[in-house]
Amino acid sequence: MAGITIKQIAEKAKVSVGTVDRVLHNRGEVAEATKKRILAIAAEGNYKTNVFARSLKLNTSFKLAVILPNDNEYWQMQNEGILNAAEQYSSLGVSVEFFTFNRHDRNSFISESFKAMESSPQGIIMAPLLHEDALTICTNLKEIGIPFVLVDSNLAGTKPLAFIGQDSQQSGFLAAKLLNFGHENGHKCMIIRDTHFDSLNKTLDERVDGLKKYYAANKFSPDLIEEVELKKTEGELPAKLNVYFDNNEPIHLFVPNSRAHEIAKRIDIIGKKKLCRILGYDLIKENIDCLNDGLIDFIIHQNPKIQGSLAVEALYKSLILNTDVSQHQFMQLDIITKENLMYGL
Amino acid sequence: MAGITIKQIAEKAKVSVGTVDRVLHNRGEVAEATKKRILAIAAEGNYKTNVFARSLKLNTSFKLAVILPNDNEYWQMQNEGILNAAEQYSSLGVSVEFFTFNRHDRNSFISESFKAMESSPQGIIMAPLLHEDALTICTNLKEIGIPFVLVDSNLAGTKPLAFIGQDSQQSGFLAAKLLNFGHENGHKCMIIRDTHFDSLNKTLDERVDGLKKYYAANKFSPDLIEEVELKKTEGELPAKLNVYFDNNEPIHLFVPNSRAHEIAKRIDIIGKKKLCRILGYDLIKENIDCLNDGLIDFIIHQNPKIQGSLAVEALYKSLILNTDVSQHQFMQLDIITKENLMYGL
DNA sequence: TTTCTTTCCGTGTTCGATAACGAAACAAGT
DNA sequence: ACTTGTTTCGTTATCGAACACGGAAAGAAA
Repeated sequence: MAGITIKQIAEKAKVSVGTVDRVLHNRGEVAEATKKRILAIAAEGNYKTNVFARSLKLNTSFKLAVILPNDNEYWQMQNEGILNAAEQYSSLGVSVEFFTFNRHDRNSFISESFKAMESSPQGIIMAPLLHEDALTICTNLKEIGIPFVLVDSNLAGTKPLAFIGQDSQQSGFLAAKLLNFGHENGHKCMIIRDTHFDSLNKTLDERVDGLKKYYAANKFSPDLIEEVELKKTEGELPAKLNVYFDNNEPIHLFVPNSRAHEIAKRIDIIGKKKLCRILGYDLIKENIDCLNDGLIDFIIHQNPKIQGSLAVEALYKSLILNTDVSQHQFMQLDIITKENLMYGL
Repeated sequence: MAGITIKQIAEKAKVSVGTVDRVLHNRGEVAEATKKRILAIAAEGNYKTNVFARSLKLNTSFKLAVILPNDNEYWQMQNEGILNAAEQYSSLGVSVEFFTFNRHDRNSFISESFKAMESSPQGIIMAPLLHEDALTICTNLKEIGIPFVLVDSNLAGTKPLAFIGQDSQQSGFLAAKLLNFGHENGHKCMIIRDTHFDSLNKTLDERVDGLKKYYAANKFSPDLIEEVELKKTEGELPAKLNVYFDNNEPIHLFVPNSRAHEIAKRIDIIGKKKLCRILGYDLIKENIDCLNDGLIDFIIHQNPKIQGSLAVEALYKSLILNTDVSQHQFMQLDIITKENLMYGL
């Protein structure tokens, strides 16, 4: 049942374990005839290398470098998810080092990436938010042979060990469905953006695209969709929005980043929540509070713990267990409401 | 960084590894003074037992017995999820054996359980659908010291290593929310049951309870809720339902088991889908098709792969890594619509 | 003092894989 | 015959933990 060991192979083939080992590792210095004999016996006995013995001997310690931003709770959760997963594997020799970059500063990303590479880790987990720079880093990684996993958004043209993230466009499509549930001919929808803060974030564009695609697919009038800029001024709402509220016209709000709570709270203050459905992203604390208070209707979420697990697991599988990993791992589009909130983490 | 080893502890404490080992395993025969000294050094050096060495020496092979039904696609997915997870750990010596029982036959459950126990596995995964019988089995398992994980539904009074499943009542609560989304004063809702087939299934009752609780919590009239029995006759709809349809009255349908597709298809045939929202459970193939065709609006789901992983992982952690596992692991209440269907598995 | 228990602790082997090191056998060149 | 090189293979120590076994030391009983 369990598979033959090297020593048993050696006995059967009447050679020493050294010879068997040389054959199994293609280290040469073995006569062709005995090599064949050994391989045959190994195959017949269903030889599998004993991970425990191997790892013990090699005294493996796997250092993973994590290159992520950490400038809001969303990314903090991602970081924690990875740390969490890594700790699970700590007894198997896995450790992580975080290289946190500022996503509004290319130099920061580049320098952190190089720091990560110089620490010569066995694997890298990276969020390629700055596409062009990430691209050069990734080709670099390919050359020096460090496997890397991309999280959150993918990078066409690179061949990561795995990509783990959401289908952003589909998430926007889903958002449109939820906002328009029960409205056969579509409903007025306002997209709230923050182009300054999110200037480089391709993911948000994809989400918005998805929403628009839903309207198109259902033959809703494109005029139903408007985009407005979130005012930075504390508590103030976009002017266009106030026009609707002043006329008591119902309207739905789509906030493609994690800051739906800001809008929701402002609307609550002026008592206009009844007029709108609000959908946002990411189950951060402020959004959770708003869900609980009924100020936000839906949050689309991806479980950062699972994402972290998958990322670490992908590297673990590849590095320690030496097995294949699937290259595209799309995270579930979690729909979170007040009612399933408590089990969403 | 990596923890101290036994040998290093021995050197520091000026004793032999044997003594250190006796201390760490509480095997006695060590003077109190040296014991304290050793423990102090171990703690200071952050000693962690090397899983590789430990497992190598103990030459552990972990056989897990799985006691589940397999009479529909839902359970099939559960079985697959567990098999899948077990295969992940196969290189660590984990193997599984399935003991499939017929959930309408107590003797089948009992005999399979005994077969499982007689195979003397290191751990057991069980769905305690037949509560009373499962209870006696579990107390039995406690006595002979085989750790067990319960999936799907819990069993009060037993102390499983872990329970992994959904909060059924909360899922009904969530269902009510989704069905009534946009209806401020609540909406007519029909609960479709199949008391013959589901006679023993406590989970379904809890789901229905949850739905009713939502109506109560929102001060909706309890008269809005009705229960009907699903006609076994092919294609026929419950009479009460037809009354509503004949009058073109809108009504929502709550199907607490995995057979929402049956109802949905019958309603589609008579062309009355526009009159109702339909919510069901479990992402089995027929339900997936109905979601895709717009015949079902929502499916509440739990990821069977994740559930399988968690179950196997709980045993793995406890048996191999020797770490603690959390006793209640509630699965997420996944809301599945046509739009996030593709990433729900 | 001798003998016998306890109490305490060290030694040595084992698990399976890995790889450095060196031994044996043989051919070829001087 | 003697050196040198090449190919092929065996020996052995090592990783860290687990545990059986035996032995030393200290005290108790004779």
